[in-house]
Amino acid sequence: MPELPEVETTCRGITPHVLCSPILSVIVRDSRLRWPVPDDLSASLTGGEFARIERRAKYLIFHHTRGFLIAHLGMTGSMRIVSPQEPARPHDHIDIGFANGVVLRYHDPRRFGSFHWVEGAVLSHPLLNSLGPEPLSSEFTGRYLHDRARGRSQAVKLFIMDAKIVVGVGNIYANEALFAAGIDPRRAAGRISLARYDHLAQHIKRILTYAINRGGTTLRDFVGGDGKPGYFAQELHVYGRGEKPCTACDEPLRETRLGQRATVFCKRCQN
DNA sequence: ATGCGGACCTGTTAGC
DNA sequence: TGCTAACAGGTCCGCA
Repeated sequence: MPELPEVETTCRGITPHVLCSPILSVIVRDSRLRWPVPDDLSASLTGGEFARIERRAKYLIFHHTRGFLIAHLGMTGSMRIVSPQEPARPHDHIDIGFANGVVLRYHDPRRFGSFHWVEGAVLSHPLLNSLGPEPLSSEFTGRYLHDRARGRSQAVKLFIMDAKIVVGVGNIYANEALFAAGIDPRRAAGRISLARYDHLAQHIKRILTYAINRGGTTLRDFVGGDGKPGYFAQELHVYGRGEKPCTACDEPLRETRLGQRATVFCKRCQN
C-alpha cells in the first residue's frame, strides 16, 4: 500500500534506469486498472523517451517527448526494473521496454492503480488540478492548516487525509502524526488551535521525511527484486496496534473507525 | 461548498 | 483441514 514515501522512493529508484532511452515496446497484459488503460498507450509512448519523472501527490508524472504519462500505484501497485527475458509473474500488467535493454514493469494485484496519457498542460489534468500543497513544501504550515480548517466540523484525521487540503497523508501516517502531535483524531478540524496545527504540520513533515530516507536504503530492490520498499512496522506507534499499550503511557490504545478506516489513538495522550 | 457513504479489487487473516 | 466471510485501504463519484 504505497503512501507518499513509497511513491517518492519508486520515483527515485526507477529514474536512473529509464531516462533518455527510446521506448521500443509497450505491453499491456491487462488493461483493467481502476480506469481502463488507454488503447493507444503503446502508440503514444513508442518511439519517444522520458526526459524526467516527477512525483506529485502519489502520482508519478513521466515527461515524454510527446506528452505525459501519469501513473498511480493505487493500493498495491509497484514498479520494478527487469530484463526483457524475465518472465512475467501474475499481476504484472504493463511492461515498457527501452532501447537500453531494461523493462519497466508494473505490478498490481488489486488493480487500484491507473495509467493516463495526456498532451498539453499536465497539471491541468482533472486528477491533478485540485490537489492541495505537497506536505514537504514550505507552503504547508500549521497556519495553512488552521486557515483551511476554519468552520469545518469534520474530524481532523479525515481533514488531513483530504487531498484537496494536503496530499500524500494516507491512513498510516495520519494515525502516526496525530499521535505524535497529541491530537485526538476525532476532534473537529475547526476546533484546533494554531499552536497545535503547528505541531501537527511539523510532525507530518518529520515522519514523511524519515520514511523517505529509510526508503532510500531499499533502492536496490527496484532492480530485479519485487520493487516493494515495505514498512518498518516496528517503528509505528499506533497504526496496527489497537488494544496494545501506548508507547508513551502504557494505557491500551483505542481502535475505532473514521471514514471507514482503521483509526488508533491513545485516549490519555491525545485530546 | 461540505461531508459522508459506496464502489472498485484480491491477498491475507479470522472464524466456523 | 477446508471453506466462507471479513478485512485492508487510496481515491473518485454521487448524493444529501
